[in-house]
Amino acid sequence: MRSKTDVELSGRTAHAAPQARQYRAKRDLPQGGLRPTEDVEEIEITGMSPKATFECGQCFRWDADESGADSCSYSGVAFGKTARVYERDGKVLLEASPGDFEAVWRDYFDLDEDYAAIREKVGIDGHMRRAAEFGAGIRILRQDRWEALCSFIISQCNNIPRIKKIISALCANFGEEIAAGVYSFPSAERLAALTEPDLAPLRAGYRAKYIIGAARAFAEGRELDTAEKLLELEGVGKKVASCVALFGLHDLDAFPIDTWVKKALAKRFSPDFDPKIFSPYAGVAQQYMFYYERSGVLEND
DNA sequence: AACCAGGCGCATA
DNA sequence: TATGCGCATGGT
Repeated sequence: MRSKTDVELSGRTAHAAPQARQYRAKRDLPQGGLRPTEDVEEIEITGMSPKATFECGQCFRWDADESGADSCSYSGVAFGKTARVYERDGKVLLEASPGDFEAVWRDYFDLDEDYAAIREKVGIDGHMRRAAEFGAGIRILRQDRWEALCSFIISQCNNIPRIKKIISALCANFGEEIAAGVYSFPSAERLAALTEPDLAPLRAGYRAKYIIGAARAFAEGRELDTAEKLLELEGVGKKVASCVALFGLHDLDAFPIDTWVKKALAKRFSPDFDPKIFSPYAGVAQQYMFYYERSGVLEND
């Protein structure tokens, strides 16, 4: 079975194998900035599309950079670190502080998983093969458990631009400034010390109560390492719990059913279709379905 | 200007 | 088990 330990900054479960050499350090940029922390290293990563990975709805803290209309460059924050991922000369490059790759990003981007093999397994019919092909560059990010829980509580009955806006305000108000104008995701402990009115500036509506409640449960050390346990939190139902399982616990078999996936299931599969057919990668299949359905390339209705 | 968004909790049948 | 409603807010 899967490890229940948190993914945090260190030990990955060692299915590390052959394709572990998907990356290589390239260079350091010239220093001369004001701070030594402006040194960065560039690392090539393969089998990953920034657009697909950051826009398939699994995360809310990566944004396309302005520069050059379609430069396909994203900047984001995770585990208190910043990075930029972009394409150049047909390669995907990760730009981050030296040391952060091994400490954070290698694990975060799930670089040891063989997604080509997973796509093969979930391509059970024409539609799924097309969906998997369309989302081929998606990697399921190993996100922080608390961040995933809090983020998907906010996501309920909300649209993605506003979800990002609320989370951004949450970080700016209660996170730590880790770089100029860049904030970490606030810890559960920090939010646990707040009360509902403190969250008013976020404009999170009825979700504020759920955020505080979840923060307190998490900070108190309640066991929240399965979807079943997460379900006991107020404001966490099946959908949010399975999103947290998939993105925060890296349970690749969790299958969140939202409006888009519900639509896909109704329109493109037989009434008695059981997503368990995708096991143990139902969650990855779900992401392909979601990203494909939401993309707009499926004209028909 | 309605309609609805990666829902949930609760009431009712 | 299944459906319906209110909930806060604002994007499209």
